[in-house]
Amino acid sequence: MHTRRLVKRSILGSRVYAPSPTGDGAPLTGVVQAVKQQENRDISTGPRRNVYTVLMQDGSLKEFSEDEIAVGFNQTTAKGPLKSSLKSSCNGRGDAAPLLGQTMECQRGEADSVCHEAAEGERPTDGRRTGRPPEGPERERDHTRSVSLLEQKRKVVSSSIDVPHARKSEEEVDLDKVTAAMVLTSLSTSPLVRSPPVKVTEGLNGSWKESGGGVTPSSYSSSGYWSWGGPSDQSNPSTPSPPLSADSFKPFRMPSSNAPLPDDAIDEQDGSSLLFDEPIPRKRKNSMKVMFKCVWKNCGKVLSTAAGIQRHVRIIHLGRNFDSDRSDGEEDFYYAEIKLNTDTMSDVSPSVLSSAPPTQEQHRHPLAEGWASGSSESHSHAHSNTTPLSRSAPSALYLIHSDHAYQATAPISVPSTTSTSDGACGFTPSGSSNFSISWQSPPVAFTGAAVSPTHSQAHGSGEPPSQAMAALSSPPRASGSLGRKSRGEGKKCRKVYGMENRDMWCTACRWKKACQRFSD
DNA sequence: ACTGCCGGGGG
DNA sequence: CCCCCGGCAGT
Repeated sequence: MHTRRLVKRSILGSRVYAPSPTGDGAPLTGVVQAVKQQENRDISTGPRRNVYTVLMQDGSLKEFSEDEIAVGFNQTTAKGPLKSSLKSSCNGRGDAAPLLGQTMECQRGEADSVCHEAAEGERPTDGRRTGRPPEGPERERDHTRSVSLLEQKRKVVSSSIDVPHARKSEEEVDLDKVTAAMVLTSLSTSPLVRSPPVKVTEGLNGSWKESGGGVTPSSYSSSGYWSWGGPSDQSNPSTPSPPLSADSFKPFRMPSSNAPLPDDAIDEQDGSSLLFDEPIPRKRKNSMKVMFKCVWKNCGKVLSTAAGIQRHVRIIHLGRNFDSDRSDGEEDFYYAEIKLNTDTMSDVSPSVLSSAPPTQEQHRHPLAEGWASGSSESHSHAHSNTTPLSRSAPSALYLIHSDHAYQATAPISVPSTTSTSDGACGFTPSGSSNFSISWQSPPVAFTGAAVSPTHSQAHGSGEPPSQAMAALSSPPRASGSLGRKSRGEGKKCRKVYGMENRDMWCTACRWKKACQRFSD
């Protein structure tokens, strides 16, 4: 739902060029602080005129009409984010048009005049605006409020907007594309338009957010957005089995979405952030590397393109004809999109979301090496730290982002070694969410897809990932445990020495207290 | 059923 | 404090 993001981001905060007051021809740059709209109640008489309050370089505030200023663009950064965002929205299917159309629809009200430049002309009429009842009147007053107020207001409005599904004409779409691109570009360079301050100590975490995640303020938990979390997903009677077509399950993925676009598939993470004021500081798109990982059991293939992974799945796992271009969408079930934060990759403990055993390829993959270069911090972390706390800790560095809501995953750290005297490969899984990854020399904290192909194997099911994943993607378990520590996974004195050598136990163990010797 | 360990009790 | 154990909860 990029639409929502766009709604949130407006011209406010954008850098603009304004004519020099001294008339020497050198344009000044400034940042848009507010937009006023000249009253023009009769829609049919023409477009509205906007007046922008611009904070100039020298700190002064000036007002300019839309004719006087030009939106500034940052050529170097513009393409990256835009491109990636478009890519993820259309999921490689090249069906971006409708989305862009909507995009325009939504942002037009916020920043329409700025778009004129790109659109080369005035909009025919604003008749289409009628789809957004509450906004019009509201916007007509008090435009001089602070930016943050405007932002907040906008958020309220945007979350209730009923985004129309109607498609536009080809022409319009083209215009919209251009305009949307420009707006996105300008937005990407505007520092002031960050999400308003939120008190939450967000963690980012991938899982919940990221996938859905992330841990977002709980006040929204009743919105139904989280309803996907349960494996049951009662809201959707027709829970699809993997072979279902991709399109048919999308609505299921976003139960609360009022505009289930066919293409919103991938970025539900963003969707959540837009819908719910997700506090996580948004990372620049260009700092995120998107990879696609095959989640078929015993296959951890990672490819850099959706098309590639789709082909991989289709050919290798689904046994489809090699040259059959047709995709029935089934592949979608067997791969997940992974976002690697290349910014922090090097200095934070590495995380891996999907726990499939690595393939040769993964070993060789530069990114995989990045994960492997764990810090000592991740090392200590690796010691079966699976307390609820650690689950929600912001340790996820790389967000997995599945195409399917039910694949959304909670981060889980997986121990790769233990402190026992066992050999380097000595860790043996003692819990269902743990498994040995001894194949990799440096310890790695796994976060995300809790279900490994090996794991699903244990269930004796030939069916790859989906259902197991669904089971693990439930919201954080209720803290009804009254602070009870989650059960340690490591070896304890009892296990190590046995009942017969009880005198060798640490005192805590003898007293039935939390083990100190093998504490996790 | 097994196991980790919290809470609580006895000395 | 040391020591023990009932009982809960995760596996």
